[in-house]
Amino acid sequence: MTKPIVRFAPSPTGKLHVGNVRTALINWLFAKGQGGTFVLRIDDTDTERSTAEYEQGIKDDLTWLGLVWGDTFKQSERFAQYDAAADKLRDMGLLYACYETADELDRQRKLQRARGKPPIYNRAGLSLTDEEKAAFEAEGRKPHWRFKLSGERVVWNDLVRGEQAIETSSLSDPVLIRADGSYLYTLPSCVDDIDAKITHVVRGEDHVTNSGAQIEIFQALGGTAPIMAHTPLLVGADGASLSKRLGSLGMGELRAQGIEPLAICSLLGKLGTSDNVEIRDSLDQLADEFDFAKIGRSPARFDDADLQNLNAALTHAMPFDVAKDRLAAVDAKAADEAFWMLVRENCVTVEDAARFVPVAFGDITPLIDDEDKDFIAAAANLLPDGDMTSETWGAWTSALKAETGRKGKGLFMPLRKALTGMERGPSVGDMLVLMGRDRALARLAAA
RNA sequence: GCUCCCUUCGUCUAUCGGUUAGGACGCCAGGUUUUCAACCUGGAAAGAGGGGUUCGAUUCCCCUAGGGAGUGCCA
Repeated sequence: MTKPIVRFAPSPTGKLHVGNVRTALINWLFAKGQGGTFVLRIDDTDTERSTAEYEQGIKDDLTWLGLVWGDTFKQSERFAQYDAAADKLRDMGLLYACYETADELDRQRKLQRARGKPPIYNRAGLSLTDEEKAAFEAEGRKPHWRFKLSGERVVWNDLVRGEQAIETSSLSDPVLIRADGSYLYTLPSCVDDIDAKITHVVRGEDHVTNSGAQIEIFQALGGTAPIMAHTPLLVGADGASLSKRLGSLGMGELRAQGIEPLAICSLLGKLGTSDNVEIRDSLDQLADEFDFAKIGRSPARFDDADLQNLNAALTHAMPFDVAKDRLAAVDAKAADEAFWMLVRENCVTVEDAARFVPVAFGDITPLIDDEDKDFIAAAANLLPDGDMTSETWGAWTSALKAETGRKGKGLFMPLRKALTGMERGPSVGDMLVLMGRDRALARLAAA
């Protein structure tokens, strides 16, 4: 197999969300696994809605995720090529002018639908005489341009859907150029794919009918259509479309929550596949394991809770040198190896460690129930003198047990609550060493 | 409305006519840590419904139901 060249083609009209990222990731993993190239194409033909900020945001998100691209370009810099392709299609009689307004087309569709017929364009533009066209122009109408579909059955072997067939007779001829002269994405995408020698188009299954039309455009332009792969879309945890939750699932939000890129990639790279969804060591490992054959054909549910669990698993095993800078950013005192190794297994994110900083190095409000007051007072009296060491806890609690007769949870939970102000957290004995005798005594004295 | 795709534990899935229907995540329980978490072990948990075909259907066919997508001068 020759080295694949794939592309991820976002529009800079919004932020990257999990659905986008999954498509980007799958492209990236496939290219990486095959030693190919991942191209980032910015689909900014819509100059009205595209912004430099969104473009930069997309690049920042991809970089953060580790999805580095081998090449990148913008469609807005290639209008000359699109014009040439359009001319070629016009010369071939495959691109024809239409003069209906958007309202008129809308009415036609509603009428067809009302009669139980599929809303397909009637190709009126195809039979317009020069006089009729001139009359429209005289009215001040500008034409939009449609590609003439063959009416044949387009077939391809989809890498995830298998043999795929689209009856182009059941499709409207796609509009390639708007009345204002601007391009829709359909033609530029084909032109770019040909020029960039894209070997595989990998995208969501919402594009399958587009692919049917685009394959004919590829052929009309004298190229061969790339190999196609259409992945099922992601749906929300409730089984409904993911779109309504997109706002809260942007990469920016996830990043702000402290979610690790590898947690996101592990989930999105495995969800909907026959591999187990669990944390992988690296993107390279995900790439090694990637195979289109493992991707199922039904929509997979994206659940934020799964992401949290994966992130927790990653955090629990994270070495100090990996977490160090992030800890320092949260709190200078948190960037302490002994502290991190102690608290990490109680953290879902690195930033969670901040919760335990006051316990070890600052002030907390002890939790002491009324019925435990005498017990805590006794504990204060028995707290060994001198430095708190790894031996202290065992000696202290043994003495307390002998003195009070308490054991198990009844012995330890009141101490945990008094010393840390929490019912859950790292090993209290180890935390005792970090907090030191003075803090411990002060907290116990609150009884 | 019309077209296409899909339907196995709660979730992601394995099974390519004959299996005690397997695994993972989650959940529950036990163990361990003289405490929580983590960790280890164990457990509960599934073929949407109805017709066929067949000696035999989760597996093949049809219908119904449910879900997803498309049906744009969006991408």
